[in-house]
Amino acid sequence: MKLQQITKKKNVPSHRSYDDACGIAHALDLIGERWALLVMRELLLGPKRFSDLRESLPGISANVLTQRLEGLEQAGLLVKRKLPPPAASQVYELTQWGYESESIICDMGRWAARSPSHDPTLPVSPVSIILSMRTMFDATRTLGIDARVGFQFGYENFVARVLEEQLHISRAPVEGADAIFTGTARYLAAAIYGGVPLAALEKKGALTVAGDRTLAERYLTLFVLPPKVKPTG
Amino acid sequence: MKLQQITKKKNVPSHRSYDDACGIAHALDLIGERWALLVMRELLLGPKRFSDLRESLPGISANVLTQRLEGLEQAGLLVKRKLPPPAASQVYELTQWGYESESIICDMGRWAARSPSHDPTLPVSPVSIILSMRTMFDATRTLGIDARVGFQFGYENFVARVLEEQLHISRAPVEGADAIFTGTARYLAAAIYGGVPLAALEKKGALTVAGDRTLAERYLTLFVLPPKVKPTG
DNA sequence: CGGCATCCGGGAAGATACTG
DNA sequence: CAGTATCTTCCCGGATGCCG
Repeated sequence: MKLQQITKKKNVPSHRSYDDACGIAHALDLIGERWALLVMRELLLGPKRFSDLRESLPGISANVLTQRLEGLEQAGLLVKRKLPPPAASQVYELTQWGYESESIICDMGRWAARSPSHDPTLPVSPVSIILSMRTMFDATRTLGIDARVGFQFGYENFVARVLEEQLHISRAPVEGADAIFTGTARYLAAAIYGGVPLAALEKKGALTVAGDRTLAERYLTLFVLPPKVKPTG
Repeated sequence: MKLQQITKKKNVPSHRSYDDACGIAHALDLIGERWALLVMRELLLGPKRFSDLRESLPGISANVLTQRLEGLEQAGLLVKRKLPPPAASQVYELTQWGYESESIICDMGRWAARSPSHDPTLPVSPVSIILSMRTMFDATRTLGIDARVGFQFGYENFVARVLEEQLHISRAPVEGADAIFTGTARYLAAAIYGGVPLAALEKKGALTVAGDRTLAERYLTLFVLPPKVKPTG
């Protein structure tokens, strides 16, 4: 049997809609499909390439990632951009409106972290742990700190600025930071939220600290998870 | 209680997980499946029965609703409760933690309402329009109002209390309210957000107003949608 | 190598019918 | 009213391959 000659060249995802005027339902039409919100998460701290996204989202397959990027672009949440030569590679970048979803997405994370079934020992992406710092930061613990702390997760580098009871953290080269963590996001999470002593992680070679070690230890205490809910609600 | 023997008879949801320690990913493990968040939405203003939920969520099928209710109960977000006799019917009610998702869910709705592809003329459930009032309420427009406004959507009744630049709205009998709207949520939405004149809706028999008509007209102006994003982000 | 399209198996969602 | 059983459809996930 001959294929339908309709071949739109682009597959029409049919976008199963809720057909509901409620803004919440529309939000799900935009970002409710599997993986969509995690793609957004990975872009919240700046543009990424296709393969960077794949690496940060273990379990997503290439075709699904393609579909999500198409959907999010069509929704107006991100744009496909070509970097100027050299390195004329393609990146995906959130629009202004896309970036404005950050507070909602992070609030969701904070809310879900109270779940009894939440397992903080699973792997995390670099972006996840950095966003968690913005989310779980406790300003009351910063008394007197004025410092820059760097993070090196492979090619993904970030710098946190702690000053006047505020935290600003974003992508930046770590050179010149007062303390620098190097390793994987997962082990840094173990140090911050898992209560694993820094010395133990260093001994394992999982995480290394350069610069002001006392500052590094202190920095780890600035973040606290919200209290768990009782299993019986 | 040999739980293990149930393995073949009961459906195993398998709960396709993201296996990611990030709170955002865990949130999606909890409420990321299709329809789950809309079930939560429908329960945000109080318990509902199975068939009430079906009626409020046109398009959901009975088996999917059953699965979502099971999943949300297992997650600790709602409990299945039997009303005391008489009317010993079964209802689903959010837990404390479940109710605490309201602000996040509503923020999502406000964020998504800015979408260029949002169509406010689609049908809405009574709960949706009431939640939208909480979300889109503009306190600066209430000068001098001290009133109770009732809403009758079939068997779902609500009362809004406007006082001192605040809005409190919840399920309650409409008796004694200064103005009472009766009709469908969809037409009330057309009056509030669609700019359709109240008189036109009354003429069609889509919406009726009892009591203080001037107050009713004024009330409709208290809610404003956020500005749309430009299609090119 | 990055960015897709295509084919396929398994499983979730959708629709309908049926039961206590 | 409150679901269960069954069948179909379609999405997701994995593999392969094309093409610049």
